[in-house]
Amino acid sequence: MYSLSEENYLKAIYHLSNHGEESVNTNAIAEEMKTAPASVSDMIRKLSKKKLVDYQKYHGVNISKKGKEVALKVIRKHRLWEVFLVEKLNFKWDEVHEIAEQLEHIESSSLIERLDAHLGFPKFDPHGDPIPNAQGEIAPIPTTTLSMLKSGAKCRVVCAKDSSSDLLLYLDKINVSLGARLEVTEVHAFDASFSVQVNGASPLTLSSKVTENIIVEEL
Amino acid sequence: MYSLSEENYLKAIYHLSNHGEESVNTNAIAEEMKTAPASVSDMIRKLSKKKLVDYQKYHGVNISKKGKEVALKVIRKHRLWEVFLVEKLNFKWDEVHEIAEQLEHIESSSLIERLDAHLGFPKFDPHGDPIPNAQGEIAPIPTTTLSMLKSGAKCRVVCAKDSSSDLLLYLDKINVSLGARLEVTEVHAFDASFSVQVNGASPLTLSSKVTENIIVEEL
DNA sequence: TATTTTTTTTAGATAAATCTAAATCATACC
DNA sequence: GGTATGATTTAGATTTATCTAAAAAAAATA
Repeated sequence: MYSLSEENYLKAIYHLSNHGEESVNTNAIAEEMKTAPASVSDMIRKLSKKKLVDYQKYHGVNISKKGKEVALKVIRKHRLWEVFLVEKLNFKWDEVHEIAEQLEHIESSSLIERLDAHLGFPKFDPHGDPIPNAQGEIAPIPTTTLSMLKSGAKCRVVCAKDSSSDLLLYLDKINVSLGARLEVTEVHAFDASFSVQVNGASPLTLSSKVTENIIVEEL
Repeated sequence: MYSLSEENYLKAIYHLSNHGEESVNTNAIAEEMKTAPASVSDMIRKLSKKKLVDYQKYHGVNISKKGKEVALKVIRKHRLWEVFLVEKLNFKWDEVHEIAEQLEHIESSSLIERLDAHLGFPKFDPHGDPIPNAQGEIAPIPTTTLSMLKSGAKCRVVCAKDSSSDLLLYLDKINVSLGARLEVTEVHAFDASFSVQVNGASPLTLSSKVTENIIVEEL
């Protein structure tokens, strides 16, 4: 239906526009896509002709309803494949992105719906990002950070704020995986650091920089 | 490494050349690829420059060792993905070809080796065709047909001769699946038809046309 | 063997996606 | 409000994979 390039541009525009809320400029797209701005102009004219974006020369692009649907379908496929790679093929979360970039362009709706079922209809990918459903509806990303919780609170780790790989790497190192259940055992007033316990293991201390960047779901 | 088009041409040439044994002419490739003969000439010149085929103008192409390796890698991926689609996602064997045509071009050796392991290192795809190993070695296709067996013999159904979909459809209809264990209960001399029993179920009668086109492995 | 037919290749175009360099537009600053 | 700066677009090429039509070579036939 749409070319690989068109899908990638729409995905980039969707992300850069903050889920379609804001308009995006040419240079930002060029940087994201690692292409020349001239190439972006060409492609945008093409996407505009196909009603996938709203566009007026020299005034940035807005992704259209139709364009958003295409982008969300691609994102759905990307994230479901990432779950597959991690859950079924035992890849680590930091090894799957490039492969998913290829798999996200495979066209077959029955494939993706069966894959979804095979994986048990997951709601989040291995990086904690929400997976759009078949209708392209995406769960609102929770906004509670660990730092907002009080001593004694229990929660589940959802994802890193701003999908920061650095934080995920650090969490890996200290054996806190996405989905892990935490209990806040103590909040230290003088530096806002937290003592937490993971599934009853020995307690960990987390700095405020860490707790402010972990998105959690309170339980 | 190689473009989608290059991989598809190599696959076509490999198949048409009877696994690289014979040389192939332009028109045959054009028909297989559903392109104009002129396009084939262009591509062959390109493949020749890359040493993937041996080629002399007006005298057909022979796939090279290097070309055969590329083709077998693609075929390995195609067949492993077919196994995945049937075994894990519950597709039927006649629904998977088009999807596998896309998946076979995903580039990641770790992906395909992990997929292989996940599937339990299958030796045959859902159509009964052998799966090349990671080194590109392919098991010789058995040549024993059901018609060669004697009354009382036991065997396992491997595939259809000439990968004829019609026969597979017929086998589906009468509930004989690939891998099924058969026992020849009687051979009728006057028309060479066979009475066979599948896993102890009620006996079936198969015409000589059928028995001559089912490849089996005698047990 | 000469001619006809078929196969294959070349020549010249086209479409998609990209590039560089040049031109144009918007805006930010004085 | 004019000009400099930066962003954006256009113009003109390039690469890949395709096409049609015409030319050339090989094969088949008379």
